[in-house]
Amino acid sequence: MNAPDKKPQPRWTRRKEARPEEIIAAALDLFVERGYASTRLDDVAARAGVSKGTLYLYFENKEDLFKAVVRGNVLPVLQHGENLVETFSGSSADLVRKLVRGWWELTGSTKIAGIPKLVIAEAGNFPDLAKFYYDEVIERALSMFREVLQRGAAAGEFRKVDVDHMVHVALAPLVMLAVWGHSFACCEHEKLQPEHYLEAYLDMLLHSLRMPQAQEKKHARK
Amino acid sequence: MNAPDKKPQPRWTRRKEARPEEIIAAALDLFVERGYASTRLDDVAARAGVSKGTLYLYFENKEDLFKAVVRGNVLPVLQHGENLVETFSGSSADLVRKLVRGWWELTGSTKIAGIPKLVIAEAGNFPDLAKFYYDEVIERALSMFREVLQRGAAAGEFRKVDVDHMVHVALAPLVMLAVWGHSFACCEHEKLQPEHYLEAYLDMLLHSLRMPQAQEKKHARK
Amino acid sequence: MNAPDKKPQPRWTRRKEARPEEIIAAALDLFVERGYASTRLDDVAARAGVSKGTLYLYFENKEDLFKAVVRGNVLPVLQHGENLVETFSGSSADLVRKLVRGWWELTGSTKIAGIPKLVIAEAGNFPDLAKFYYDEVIERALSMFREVLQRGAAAGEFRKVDVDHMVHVALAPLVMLAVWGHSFACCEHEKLQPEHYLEAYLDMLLHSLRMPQAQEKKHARK
Amino acid sequence: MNAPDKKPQPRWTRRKEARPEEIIAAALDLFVERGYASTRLDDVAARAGVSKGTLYLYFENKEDLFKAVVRGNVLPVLQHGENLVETFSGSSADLVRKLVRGWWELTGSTKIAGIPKLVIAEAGNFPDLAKFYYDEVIERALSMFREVLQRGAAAGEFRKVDVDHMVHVALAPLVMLAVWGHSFACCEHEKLQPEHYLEAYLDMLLHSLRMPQAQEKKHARK
DNA sequence: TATGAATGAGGATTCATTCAT
DNA sequence: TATGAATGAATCCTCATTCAT
Repeated sequence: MNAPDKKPQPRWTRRKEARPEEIIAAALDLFVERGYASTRLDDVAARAGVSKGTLYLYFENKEDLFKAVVRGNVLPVLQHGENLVETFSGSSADLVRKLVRGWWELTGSTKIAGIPKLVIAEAGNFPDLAKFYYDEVIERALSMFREVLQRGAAAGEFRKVDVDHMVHVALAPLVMLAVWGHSFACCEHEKLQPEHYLEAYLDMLLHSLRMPQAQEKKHARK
Repeated sequence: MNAPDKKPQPRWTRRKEARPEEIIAAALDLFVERGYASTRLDDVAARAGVSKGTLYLYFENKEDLFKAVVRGNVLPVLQHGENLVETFSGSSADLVRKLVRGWWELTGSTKIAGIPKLVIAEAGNFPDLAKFYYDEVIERALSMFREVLQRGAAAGEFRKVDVDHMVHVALAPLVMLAVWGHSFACCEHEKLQPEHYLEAYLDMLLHSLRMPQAQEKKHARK
Repeated sequence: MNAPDKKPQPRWTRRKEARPEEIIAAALDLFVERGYASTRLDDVAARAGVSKGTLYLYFENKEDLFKAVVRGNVLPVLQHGENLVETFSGSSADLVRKLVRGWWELTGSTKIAGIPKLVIAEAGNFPDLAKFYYDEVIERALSMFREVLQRGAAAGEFRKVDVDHMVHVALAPLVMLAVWGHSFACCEHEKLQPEHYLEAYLDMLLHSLRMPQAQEKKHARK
Repeated sequence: MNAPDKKPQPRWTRRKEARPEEIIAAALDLFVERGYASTRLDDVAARAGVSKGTLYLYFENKEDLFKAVVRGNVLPVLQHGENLVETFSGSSADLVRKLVRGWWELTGSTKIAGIPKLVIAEAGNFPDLAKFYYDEVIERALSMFREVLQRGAAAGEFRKVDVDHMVHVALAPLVMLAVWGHSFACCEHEKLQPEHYLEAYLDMLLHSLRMPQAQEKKHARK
């Protein structure tokens, strides 16, 4: 239908394949800012620079867009961590430190950190989204951490613990840090400093895991 | 169709004093189940066994009811913990254990545990509610834990840590447990067992805090 | 349940026959202040110092109360004027002056002056009230003025005019003065001064009615 | 029941520019008929042939629509009169006659005549609308008449009067005529005949204003 | 593909009215 | 007679969704 010979040489073609990403980016902003229910598609369209009708060319409905926002911003995060775990050759404590600080830089300090709050808030209304997030994010993050714990234990660096439950406990402060930034951060009299929080977290976690008598053995650095 | 000889039975019976509590209880159920935006006042009224108009005899509007639900279910919880901290005479590790298990019994395992998720989810929409929750709940809980850490450190039982940040870290797994039960719990293949989770948590926390060389002194007096 | 023998001799019995008047007085205030639709019976009851239910002991419903307010405050006004017309023995111009000034003192400057606006505003919604007001107030007022005009013409003091239409015209400025005070009065930069307005009105009216060549003949004063 | 083969016929046809006017026209009808509070937006929409939601594309809310009705129907009226005053070259009495009859034809006899009643009725509830009407309509109308009286006095045709108050008095019968048609007109046994009313009005007004000894000078130049 | 005017179901809120006490 | 808690119909307004262009 579009005349194939129209526009002889557009200097740049309107990147129509970029549209969904632009919409998702706009929607991420607004969902994170206002929550699912309070975000109007009018505003999403306006921020994406398209008309409201255009949203429906790419997404079935609001719910579908919401899910795309979550799915689209969540998966890239994990790969990085999983690669690190697989290839890291230093001590397990260093691996933990590197994972945590990497997460903070890549995700925790960005607006993507708003997604856990979103998913938590809407888990009841969108069970399949929660399921997706659980399977694709939480499970994988837990597995990754589980592996790290086992790696440390196998090397005699970490003590033996109830790994299955400990990974939940160990991840909780990270999730809470992300959630905090989008809930109570603005209520604080003295702002929580994420870097110090993470130091305290690593301090607690590694103290807790280290073999009672052991000093952290410096492995051969990578 | 309506049985004509049915007992006319009064359209309402007067129970003025009980009403607000009944309404708040019904609203707690529904807000926890569905979230703020998805809860219809019609349903709250129906579950409370009153008419829609009756809600407005006791609450200004939906927001006011929401706040009453939070306020009414949250404050009683803390007093118990604060009393315990003040009067406990055993070791600080035991105090931590007692606090954590007490919290679980009184709150974590009840539907009141749904409130943190609610408040987190709606913090952006109701900043003053978030402020209230921060000031009246979070601050007090942090202070309580701060005191416990200092008590343990003063007694030589706990090592010195960055208390201000550590309390945040230390509370996070408890909050997450409550949140978990109202978000991802239903997605799990194998259910998280709260009791084991709490054991792992206490294990981690106390391992982390205990002086490296110290044995836990039983019944150290303050 | 209330002890029936309580209050052996009330020093004064609660004047229950005064109730309807108190309610009507309260309702007049509020209807005049806010209009019919915006007046809540809650407020009427509160101002009358009774409960909402009590209103329904004396009045069928809101409409009935409204009508009682109008009827109860409107009839006493006319009798005074009609008596004056019947018994006045001075010049017709003086009679006009006396009627107009009397009206202003007894009605125009009181809150009863709010009633014409009320009736006008609600005439469409309460046709039978409008009918009542037309029959009992407007018709009688027109007749009264008609009689004055005829009296003046019969005495050679006023010129002959289309009396039936002229009375409408002649009364309009008085009605408007009453209406003005409850509509645009509060918008004015410089307040309309009713006394001057009435002087101008009488000036116009009497100039217009006086026989072209005639000086106002001073009749025998009463 | 719905003919299955009926032409699907578009749910709406696009007429963006016409819509606001159509809605305002429908709203004028209903507001004049029933008053502000008794007019349901459902009905306005139905009469305008649009859906309820469409109203909100063009007007913020009911109040905004109400104001648009008043503003949109009232301003054009005045311009005509002001032009006439500025350009008329006949006697001032003729100018008055022309103004009054022009007003009747253009406004008084149309449904726009319902607006004064509306504004009067709702002045208390919408003070800023009353202010607008006072500033944009009443003030201008008073100024216009003031100028006419001064024009006549300057030409020796009208006697000197308290102009500021007289203009209020002089306009009152016209306003009342408009109000009458939307309040008591339907209660009358014998209908008031506007043309005769206006004759009586002009008769009274001009008799009152004319210099006692003066004949009306035909075509006196200003 | 893209638009944006139009839709209408859905829900919060109000308040006249009722009636057991 | 008097109360006031309870009712529920009525209505404004929102916003996700549709579809002719």
